[in-house]
This record gives sequence, structure tokens and C-alpha cells, in this order.
Amino acid sequence: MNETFKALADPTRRKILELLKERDLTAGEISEYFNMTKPSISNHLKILKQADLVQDEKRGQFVIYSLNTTVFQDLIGWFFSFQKGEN
Amino acid sequence: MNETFKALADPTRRKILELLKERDLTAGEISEYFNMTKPSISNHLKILKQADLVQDEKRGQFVIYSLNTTVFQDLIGWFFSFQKGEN
DNA sequence: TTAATATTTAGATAATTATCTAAATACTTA
DNA sequence: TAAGTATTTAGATAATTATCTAAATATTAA
Repeated sequence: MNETFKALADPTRRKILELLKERDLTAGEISEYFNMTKPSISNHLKILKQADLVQDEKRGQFVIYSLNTTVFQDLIGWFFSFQKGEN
Repeated sequence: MNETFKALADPTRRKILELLKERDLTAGEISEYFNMTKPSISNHLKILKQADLVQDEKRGQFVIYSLNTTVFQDLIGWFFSFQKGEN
């Protein structure tokens, strides 16, 4: 869970997640949305992947990134417990 | 929102939130749960407060901290949009 | 008013993180 | 196989962050 929260702490990474909400994208397509080098974006993608927030699939010379929605479940649960006072 | 996610990125701060889920606590009581100096905890509390995740109220020489649940609503909404594909 | 207690502020430092450039890897196509 | 394209890895650096100690502030009680 710590890795997940750390991954979410960066605005670039949250923006990437929001882009992937719309549709799957290649690493190169993602980098076009930012004023940042491809290696930097690649590093952000790596962090998101290690946090299980995204998945990747190699197709030819491209790597296609997509959301891994299962972890969002857990996060919703975590936040929900503060709302309702569960454990 | 950035301040909020940054605040949540630290495990000590998340532990503080979980303690406050049980009951309101003074700064001193909170610090007893950690192997860390009071100034360090005080700094974490300040960050949580700036992120609107907690509130504080001075009572005599004590400062009582409590959860500010309204921001958790927003967070749940943010995460929910990934689950359901809303905007 | 002095002493004790609770908390925060200030300033320093070590660790972590975001970013860059240069180079490496992997795949495709000519 | 050579050249071109997509992506990642490596290594360096500047900025941010978590933590500490020492000191300041605020409140209570003697």
C-alpha cells in the first residue's frame, strides 16, 4: 500500500492515470502529453507499474499501457473506512 | 488535491489518520504511538492539517486533533471514477 | 511570578525523488 | 544485415522531504 500511495503522490503520474482512463496508450503517446523527456515518463510508468496501478503489454516495438483497476478497489475501501468508521 | 496526495504518501501520516479514526487525540498522545520526536510528529500533523485531512482545536495547553472527513469524500470520488469509468 | 508541561518553530542534515543526457536494447523494415 | 523507431537503463544532479536538536511560545499550577 505504501508503494501505491507514493506512486499517487506525483501529479504527472496522476495525470497519466487520467489519460489511461480514457484509453490505452503507448509509452510514446503518453509522453506527448507532457513537457518532459521520454526517459522521465518511462520512469514514472515504471513506478506506476510497480505500484500495480498500470499494466503494460509489449506489441511489436510499442509498449501499451493500461489501467489496472483492481488496486483502485482497495484504495476505495481504505478511504471508505474513514467515512463510515468501519475497520 | 496535490497537497492531499502528498500528505497521504507518508506511512507515519497514514498511521496518524488511522489512530484518529478511533478517537480524537492530543498531539502528545499521537506522538506516543511513534518512535519519533515530538517535533517530527508536530510537522506531520501540520502537513495533514494543510491538506485538510485533520482539524485541530486548542484546549488549554493541549491541542486536540481530529479527522476532517469531508476531504475523504472527494478522494473516494476521484478513485471511484477509475472504477466506473466516469469523468 | 516561577516552575512545569504541551506544543510548535527554526535551522541543520541526510535520504529520497524527479529530472536530465547519453547509451543500451528491442523490434521492424528496407 | 543495416538503418530507423520505440522504449528503457544508467549515471549524474538539483530539489524536496523526513528527521533531529535546540529554542521559543503558551498554558497551568504552585
